[in-house]
Amino acid sequence: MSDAGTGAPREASVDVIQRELTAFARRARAAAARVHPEIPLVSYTLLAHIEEQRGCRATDLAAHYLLDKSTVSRQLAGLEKLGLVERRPAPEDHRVQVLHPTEAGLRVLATAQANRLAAYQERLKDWSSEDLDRFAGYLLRYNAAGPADLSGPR
Amino acid sequence: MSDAGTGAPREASVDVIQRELTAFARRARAAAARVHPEIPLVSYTLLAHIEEQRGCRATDLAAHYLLDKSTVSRQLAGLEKLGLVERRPAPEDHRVQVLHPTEAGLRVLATAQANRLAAYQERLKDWSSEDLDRFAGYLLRYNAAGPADLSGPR
DNA sequence: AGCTTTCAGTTGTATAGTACAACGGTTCTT
DNA sequence: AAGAACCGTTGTACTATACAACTGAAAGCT
Repeated sequence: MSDAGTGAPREASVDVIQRELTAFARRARAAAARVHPEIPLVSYTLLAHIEEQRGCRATDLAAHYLLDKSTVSRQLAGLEKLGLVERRPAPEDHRVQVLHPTEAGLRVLATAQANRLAAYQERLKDWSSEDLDRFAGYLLRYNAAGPADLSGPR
Repeated sequence: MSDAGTGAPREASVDVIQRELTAFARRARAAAARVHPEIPLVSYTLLAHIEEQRGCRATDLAAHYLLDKSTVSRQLAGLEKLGLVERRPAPEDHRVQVLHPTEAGLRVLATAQANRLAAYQERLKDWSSEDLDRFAGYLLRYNAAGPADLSGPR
């Protein structure tokens, strides 16, 4: 069964969590770049979100990922150039563009997702289903607490 | 007690883990930049490692964080310019420089660490000690699997 | 010893990702 | 209709990063 946990006091646990999440974050980019060199690859994340939402606006992406709208704008420009995303003017509001993955975008996304998942499957292959389930639960809970407040006191 | 976990099948858990870790990683940088704007701040991580190791070489840092040595070199140059790190030539081997935090470095580190920890404490304040402990354990286990292999098949 | 290989770190160059500020259109509110 | 609020783009700048070429130092082999 679960072998996670060491009976450490609260502060120590928080410290470990902080440290390990940070370590993960640092490595994530380099790793991501290796998984799918084909797609510029933060873009991948945006594309995934667009697909999930079945169409969304640039502003939504910015809000969701805490990115500046200029950043999103440029990422989208890249995705469009690659033919992975399509912008459709919204008839209702001429300011907005509704974003949709193209066919090619969906394909790329599916492949990348499969690769990613395979990599994670491999990495987690020795974990019990119970541990996986709990770990997933904790991560959800952690992230659900709201995007911004890793930031602490400004 | 723990409310993590949903009884989901393996694949779904892995998918959630993948997704949530990625979400975290994406947000981490922006958040980090807010926590301590004073220190260029990946540098912070390197500084922390130097301190922990009680002196180490640039190459060690590169290996540990999967960074190119040029990257580390520049980061260190920055830290040195800020007076946070000191390079001491190794008497045994004139190629290497042993890195040590300066007094100022230790101070900055302590402050930053305190801020970070406070931010995490706040974010995790509603978690039970047991959940914290287990979450920490899972993260350790995940990261311990080795730095490189999020990358999957090259 | 002398030559070659290997290792540590720096520097040149290029790229992604990002932010902030300024701007041009568009829509909403008085 | 005027002003405020909003959506997206573009100009500019900076951090983090990689790769490749290079210098200097140590180690290994004849």
